[in-house]
Amino acid sequence: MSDKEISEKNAELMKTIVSHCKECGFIFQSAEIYGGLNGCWDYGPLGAELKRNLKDYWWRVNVQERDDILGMDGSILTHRSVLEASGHLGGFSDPMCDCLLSNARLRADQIEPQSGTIYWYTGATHAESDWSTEREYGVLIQESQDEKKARKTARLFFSKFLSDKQISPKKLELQGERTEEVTDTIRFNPENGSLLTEARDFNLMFKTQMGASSDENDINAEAYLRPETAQSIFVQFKNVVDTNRVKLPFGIAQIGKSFRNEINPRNFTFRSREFEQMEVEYFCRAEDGSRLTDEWLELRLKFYEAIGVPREKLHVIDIPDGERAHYSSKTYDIEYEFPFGIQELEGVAYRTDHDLKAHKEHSKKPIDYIDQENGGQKLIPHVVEPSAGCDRTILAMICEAYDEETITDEKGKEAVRKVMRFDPKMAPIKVGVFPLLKNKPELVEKAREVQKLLVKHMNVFYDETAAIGRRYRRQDEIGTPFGVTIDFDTLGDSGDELKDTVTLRERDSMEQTRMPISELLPFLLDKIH
RNA sequence: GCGGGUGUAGCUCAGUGGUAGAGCGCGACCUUGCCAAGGUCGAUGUCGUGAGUUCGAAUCUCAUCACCCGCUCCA
Repeated sequence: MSDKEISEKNAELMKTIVSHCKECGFIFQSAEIYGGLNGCWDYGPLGAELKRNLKDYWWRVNVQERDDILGMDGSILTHRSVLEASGHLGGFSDPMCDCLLSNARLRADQIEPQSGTIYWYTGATHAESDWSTEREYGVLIQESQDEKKARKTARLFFSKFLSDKQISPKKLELQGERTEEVTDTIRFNPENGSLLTEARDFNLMFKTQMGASSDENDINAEAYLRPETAQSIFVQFKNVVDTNRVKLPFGIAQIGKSFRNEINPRNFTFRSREFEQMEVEYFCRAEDGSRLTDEWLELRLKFYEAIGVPREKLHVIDIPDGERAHYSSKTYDIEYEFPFGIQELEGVAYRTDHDLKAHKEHSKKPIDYIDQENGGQKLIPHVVEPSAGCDRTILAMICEAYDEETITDEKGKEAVRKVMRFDPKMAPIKVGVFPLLKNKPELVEKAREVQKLLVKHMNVFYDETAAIGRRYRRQDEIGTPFGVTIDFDTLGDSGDELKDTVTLRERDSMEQTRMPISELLPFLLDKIH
């Protein structure tokens, strides 16, 4: 297959997965009945279970099963000063401008100052079709360049507004030409001399006003939706240390939402302006930072394996000097092979002491760690940050789980079986319980008993409609790993040997085994943990 | 942000100016003794939204929203 065919096939696969997610109730578009909200998605009943399972497992592995990591849950609304200290306010909201001709977006502060002659125009006309447009436009011509270039560029610009695209830009009459000498201007694109739009600040963060009667211009009423969860942890670092008798190295973990306004939503839930992060800030001594970063990378790779994202679909990128965030001296990206490309799931970044230092300086509060092991010396710990995208991981799990299998029955008829091969730990529903027939009250009653036995320990789905085969397939489509069928043997119709046993059907192999009801719970609990 | 494409039932789609359709799915009943069985009946649509042209618009025009693809951006 050519690259193009593979990419088309993957695009088809992605469409199918998106449809399947909607059809089964994993993921819906936000505000769909009002036409949808750009890049926002809601988790439906099954998606909510899946996400909960992922977050619970992450929390269990990274917080509850470790005695060196504590959890917290910070507020989403964030104090202005926190973001000043972290550098999110100010430093990163670079003014940008767009080239009026090519639409290229440039950082205003990175434009090389130029000198030369500006050719200004007030509009253009096309006599034959009685078309005209009026707008101010200019082209910068440097000394070595021909003034013809100014007219050519201007015609090209005005031709963008032609309704009849057949008309050649050369046929346009330029209006109101005048010239102006300038030195060191940054209002023109160095690439093509075209006028740029005014420099505009780009809103990297969602901003809101605190207080019902807030004044829009009152800086103290400003609050921001956090652009990353990490800052909540750094800001509360001292409180956690003071109240928990912790010793280096130790971590603080958090799962929560973050918001980034500048994100251009793409690829289903992969890139959204609102997203959930699962991250640990693991504090340590400076000399251990680099080693711990490597150790965390390995731990995280094991985690993905445990939730059903295989190692061979993951790629680790060691981000080179110059491409890392300014605060980091070592960063690994963990990427997954999505149908739409290899894309990042998680970053494991060694953030040094950058963040705590910044908050210490900005808040002027002593947030140092007191090192009792070294005679009460004060120090600012370094930090290693494994930061995973929760929604991205969900999407990876869904893409990985989705499978279509061609099955040939006894009559030689082919059918496609859709299966979500979730790891049983992650599956939204763990087991389906079915009476073989619904019009036999004894079967229904026994099946309800089995349901009751299991329901306090796991998510059980009871279904008595349609033929048994169809019920199995319905569960396959949503990734339920096990099915339990209550039949006449369960009731003792074939003698005591089979009494109180059920058929246990496994999703991936479709194999069926006979199991006593009394063994069902321990068997399933073992599989789903 | 730019360019291209798409939008009709829960899903996949047909319908290109004249009564809103199919397959699958869904519900009820009958039948059914372990892998999408059969029968009968049934429900489901602001044709993405708004405006315009027209005697008449799902269909043509414009705007807008959303999604997909390619660029751009992603501290």
